[in-house]
Amino acid sequence: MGTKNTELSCGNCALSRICLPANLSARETRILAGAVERGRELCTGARLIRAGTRMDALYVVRSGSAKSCGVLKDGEEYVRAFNLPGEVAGLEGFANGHHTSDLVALEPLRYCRISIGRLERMMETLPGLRREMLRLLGQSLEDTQRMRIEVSMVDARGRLASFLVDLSRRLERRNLSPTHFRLSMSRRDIARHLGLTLETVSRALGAFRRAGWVEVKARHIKLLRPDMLSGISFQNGGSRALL
Amino acid sequence: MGTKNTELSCGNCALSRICLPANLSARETRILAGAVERGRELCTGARLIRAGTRMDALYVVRSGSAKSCGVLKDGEEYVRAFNLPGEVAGLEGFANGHHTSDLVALEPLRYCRISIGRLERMMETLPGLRREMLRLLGQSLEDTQRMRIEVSMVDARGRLASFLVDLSRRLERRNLSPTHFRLSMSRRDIARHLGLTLETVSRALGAFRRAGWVEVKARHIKLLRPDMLSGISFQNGGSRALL
DNA sequence: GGCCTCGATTGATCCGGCTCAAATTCCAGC
DNA sequence: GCTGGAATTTGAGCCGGATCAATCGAGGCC
Repeated sequence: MGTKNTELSCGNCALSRICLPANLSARETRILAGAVERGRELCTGARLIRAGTRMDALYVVRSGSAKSCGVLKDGEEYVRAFNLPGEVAGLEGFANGHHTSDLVALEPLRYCRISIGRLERMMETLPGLRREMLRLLGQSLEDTQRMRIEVSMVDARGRLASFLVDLSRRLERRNLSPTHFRLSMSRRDIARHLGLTLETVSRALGAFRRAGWVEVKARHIKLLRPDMLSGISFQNGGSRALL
Repeated sequence: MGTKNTELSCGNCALSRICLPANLSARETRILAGAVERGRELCTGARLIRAGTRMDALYVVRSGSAKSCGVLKDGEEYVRAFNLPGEVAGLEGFANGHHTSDLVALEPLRYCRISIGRLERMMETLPGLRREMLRLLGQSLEDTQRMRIEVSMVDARGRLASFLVDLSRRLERRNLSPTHFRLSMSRRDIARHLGLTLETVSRALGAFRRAGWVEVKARHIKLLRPDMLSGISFQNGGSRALL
């Protein structure tokens, strides 16, 4: 075997356990992989998706991270989600075939692209892919609904704790340290995502630091007491958590 | 033609322009109709879906209305959505095959039921149905994401205005009066849905009344200045609206 | 290394919506 | 129509997070 086939394909991609092919058979993964185009590396701040444009493809983060965001009429920015490697972005475009948010690289970003046309054609013959697309959309819907409840019922610290715990878990699934990581997004982005101001995020983080639950050095975070954070978070232990 | 075929089927249902078959061909609608079971009438407070149970069907409201809701660990209730005739409930169950919220009748309710197994089998051969399911999930996701932004960026009045304007539009699509209607949900339900307290909802409604924008008599609402409500709402005119 | 700019922290004050409490209205059942 | 209980409205006071403002720190560039 020469050097020819060391190219990344879904089958031998390190993310395959996390990414779209996670629940597909080897055969379906192979077929899907044939429709996946790998994009060149984008630099920080680049826009991979632009709100208002036709949704002609699904994008998956391959390395780096991104935020799905936009701007209100009055100029205020909002952040719908952060995307880590293996996460699919832009699903809400299925609503009417147009994107409603930008997708912006938070650090140098590599990505995969799957044309919607080819995806729909593959769904005709691949039942596993059909099921996976429904699962993916259902999961996004569930996550967003849960988040909506959280924003309206949980206080600033609880929301920041949830955010850190959720991020920690997602990093862990990617074989990165769940307790020692670097935030690729600014305090401002975190605030916009959680429905807070950056000052409040900073203060909450300060409170966690003073409590000895985290170590904070700029964007470098060390979780010293993830159990305590879980305890006040929504997704997990806290008294306001979903049953 | 005897009385035999006056039975409701999707093809001759008054809701067909709004409901799942809205974008299906006549042929696909006919096939889908064959898989639709019509449930008997449920009375107010009945639970059509129970959180934690297996998702074995999709439910569509045929008449009446429902709320999708649940209870947090500490006993607080939350309300994810209200469902009007023609609206599909329980889509988030696609995430892992289990429901995560209850669906409770707000008034006497009739509904249709479509088994997930049959739906998946039909999706194999009906491309329009495949596309429609993706559209439906995408739309739910978009709506929920928008709502999440709204809860975190818009004040109480703005949120209540959005709620009224949205309800008004949904009623209008059903050929009901967009300006004169009865709320099937309590102030408490509205509050839980908008992330407010019932007192705040009541006060905001009072403010609209004093401003001459609405007439309120218990649950009967008359919108006198829907334009003004739109003006401060999120979905539409307000300065904080999405572009 | 040193400067410069942007991001983050910290402080002081203010306000919208929550909480607790009471009065009022609505509606179901006689 | 009357009545009891629940839903709604209204009021008073408080508090968490927003706002405004100043300082501090970090990373990029020369």
